Amino acid sequence: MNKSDIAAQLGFELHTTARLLKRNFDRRAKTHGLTRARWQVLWILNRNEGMKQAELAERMDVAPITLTRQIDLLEAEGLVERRQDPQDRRCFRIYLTAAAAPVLEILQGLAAETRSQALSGITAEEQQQLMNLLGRVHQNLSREEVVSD
Amino acid sequence: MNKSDIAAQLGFELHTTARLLKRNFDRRAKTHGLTRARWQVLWILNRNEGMKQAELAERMDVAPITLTRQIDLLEAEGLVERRQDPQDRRCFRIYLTAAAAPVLEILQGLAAETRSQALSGITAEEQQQLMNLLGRVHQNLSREEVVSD
DNA sequence: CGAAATTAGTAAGCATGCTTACAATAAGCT
DNA sequence: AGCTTATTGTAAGCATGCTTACTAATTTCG
Repeated sequence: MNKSDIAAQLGFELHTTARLLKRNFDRRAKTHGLTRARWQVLWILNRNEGMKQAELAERMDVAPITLTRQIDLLEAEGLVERRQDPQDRRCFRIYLTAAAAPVLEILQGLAAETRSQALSGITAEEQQQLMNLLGRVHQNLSREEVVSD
Repeated sequence: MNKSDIAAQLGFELHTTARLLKRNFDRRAKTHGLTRARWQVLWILNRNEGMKQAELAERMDVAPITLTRQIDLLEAEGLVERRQDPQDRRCFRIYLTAAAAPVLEILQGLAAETRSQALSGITAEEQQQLMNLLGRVHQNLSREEVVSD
């Protein structure tokens, strides 16, 4: 396998692994009516309450509309609430409700299970390495424009 | 940030990075009417013509129905064809058509662009490391059953 | 001040993954 | 042979991401 084949494989490997991780977690969380994507929203809000939707979307590197729907669903489930920003009537600030706390507890437990399966045999140092490498790829791809070269 | 937070971050980072890679490639490929997922099918077939759908799905670690739809689309675009297996009337074997070759050319070019952006500043050795770590996580998650501990 | 540009959130429609359920065929067992 | 089980492909319906286009509110600037 030549050098550019390895790199191409890398792309597919990244995808497959991400998908399997999501699937694993979602299977566990299904009975609780939650999914990985919604969990991420709760997780971020948990340490940054009162973020604007736009900020949250930026933080997650998702399109605003993608987040809109997650918030809709989480709000319908009574886990978060939108509050009008008094300074800027265009935007909402998102807060966790009291009902979110126990759910966060449960999700953290499920996440720990998935994690322990996924990272079995991978040392803390290697995890750091992986995090570092993914972070650099993420950075490289975060530039909005498509760079043709 | 404690140890389990790092691991949780790792999960999100994996997802975000995979998503950004897909988005980057898809933006480039859009004008050609193809996407990363379909490209993967062509890529695998290119070196394993005549696979059964079930084998292909297994290889990609996707649900059979997911692949069915990709094959439907690729067949509609005239890039692959289903041929009845003479030994087993239940299954098809998938072959690339002549039209697929130039498309593969183009896609490989686009993939090279995405790759060079994504892997900028990452050495060949680090790429190997990343591949290795992802492969191990992938392995850990490939077991079908949800392991609760 | 008032027109133009920007920003926040949403809607519609497509792509790709999943789960669950089903029909047709093959294989295995008594 | 005949019944049971497994395998192959498909269908329906949901979840999450994207792009493009829109409305409402704010900011910028002549």
